Amino acid sequence: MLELSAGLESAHSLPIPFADEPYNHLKTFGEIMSSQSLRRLDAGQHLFHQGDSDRNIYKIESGLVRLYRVLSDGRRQIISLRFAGDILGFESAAMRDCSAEAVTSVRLRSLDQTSAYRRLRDEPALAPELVSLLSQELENARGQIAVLNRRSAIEKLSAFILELHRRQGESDSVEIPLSRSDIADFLGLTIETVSRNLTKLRTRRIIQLPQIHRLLILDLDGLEALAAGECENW
Amino acid sequence: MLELSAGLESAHSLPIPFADEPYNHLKTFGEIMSSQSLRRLDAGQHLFHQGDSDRNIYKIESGLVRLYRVLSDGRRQIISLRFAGDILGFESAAMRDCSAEAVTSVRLRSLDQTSAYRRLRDEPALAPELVSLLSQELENARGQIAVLNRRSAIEKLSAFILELHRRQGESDSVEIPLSRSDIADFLGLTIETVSRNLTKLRTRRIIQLPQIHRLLILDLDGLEALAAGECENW
DNA sequence: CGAACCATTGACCATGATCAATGATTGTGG
DNA sequence: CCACAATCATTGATCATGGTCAATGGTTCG
Repeated sequence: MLELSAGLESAHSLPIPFADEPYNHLKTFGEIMSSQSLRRLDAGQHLFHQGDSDRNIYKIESGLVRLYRVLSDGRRQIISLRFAGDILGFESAAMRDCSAEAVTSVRLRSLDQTSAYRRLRDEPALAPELVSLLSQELENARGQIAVLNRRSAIEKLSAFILELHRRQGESDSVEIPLSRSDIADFLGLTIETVSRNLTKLRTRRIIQLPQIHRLLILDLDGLEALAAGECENW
Repeated sequence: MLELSAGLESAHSLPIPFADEPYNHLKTFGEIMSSQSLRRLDAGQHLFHQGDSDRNIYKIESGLVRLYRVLSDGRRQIISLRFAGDILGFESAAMRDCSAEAVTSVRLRSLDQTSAYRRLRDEPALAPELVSLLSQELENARGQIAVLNRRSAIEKLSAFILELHRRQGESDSVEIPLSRSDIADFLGLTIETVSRNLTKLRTRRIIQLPQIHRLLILDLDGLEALAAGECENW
């Protein structure tokens, strides 16, 4: 089994049964993941690095994780942001194709793929959920491709804010747990362009920026129009 | 798919979760697909459309398929190109998140997902291959994200040519089964920029263009240097 | 042969990158 | 607790890349 931090949470986690035992009490992967012991990472710590042979599946209980690649010229491309509730790392490959790093402090659970496959063998009905998890990541990546290409900075940024808004329960007050540099590397822009366009949104009364990592949406419709590229005269 | 995949080729190998079990007698997913009946599509015909509830898995025996989305402003983004030998459409979702269209005439086989899952229930050992197939599409999409962002037109185009080169068995003569418009929509450029940069490659003696859909690589090293962004003075 | 479509080339322009300076925020040691 | 350094964010000036508009050339197919 894994060497996970033996916090008080692990006292509540289920013992790992023998492979031949039935798992009737655990019907979904989500439940199986939730029964694993909790681990804690500080901001900046890595779950795994690009090229690692790490074979774990992770479920984020709280916090934010970025998946990124470093290009040959040294620039960083953030491939995906993973929020609380997301599962990541299910892809089967000899090596990790990107690095995973905690953006904020993160609580997560992990399960090694071998155990996952063993459970799948015993409970084939889990397969559709497994496929669904990977499909969601694929859909996520494809959406990112569509956003990155041929969209203006203001469209990218508006769409990004709306995504944060959505993932934080539609509250008008949106927390931005990322630095400007993270946003830039995610959207394929520079920090200057991110900053300039945030200012633009601010002066047009679309948003307010009470704190650097906190944002207030003043005009949701306007923001959505911008994200959809419906505003020409900007 | 394009750029970083070179160092991650081995990442596509199948995991072997139960090393103690005899694996050899088990059918692979590829074999199951190959036993399905052959279908033929002309260029321009669709396998499925974005929004369809189609639930088939496809294996391309010959030809080229493009997966694309149409953005809200009407522009097309090609998400992925699928070549002979590739399997596609495994993602589980209520609706297709993109359209799949034959670029050339295509021979393919299909299998509905329900049958696939039934197959998987009988042979749970197929699961790793299934996961691997989806993982490859995910890796592909992530590579595309890395290429699209913050790379110059000449880098994108060089990487694209090298990818075609690689997928066609490293021959110096590369067939380009796509129109300039397809290349543009795939790389996130305009047809004019594609054309101009092809001309640039031609005048610098990196390639020749004997026919519109045929290309000859004269200087492979130079092309690779360009794809890696190692040339400043262009 | 002409029509339709695709590709190439040119002129011009807009968006966002780069370079540079200043402000704001955070962290550290005296 | 303050002072200083370091990091991060904002703003400005300039420039280059690639998009847009437009004209021409080439290919294919009836």
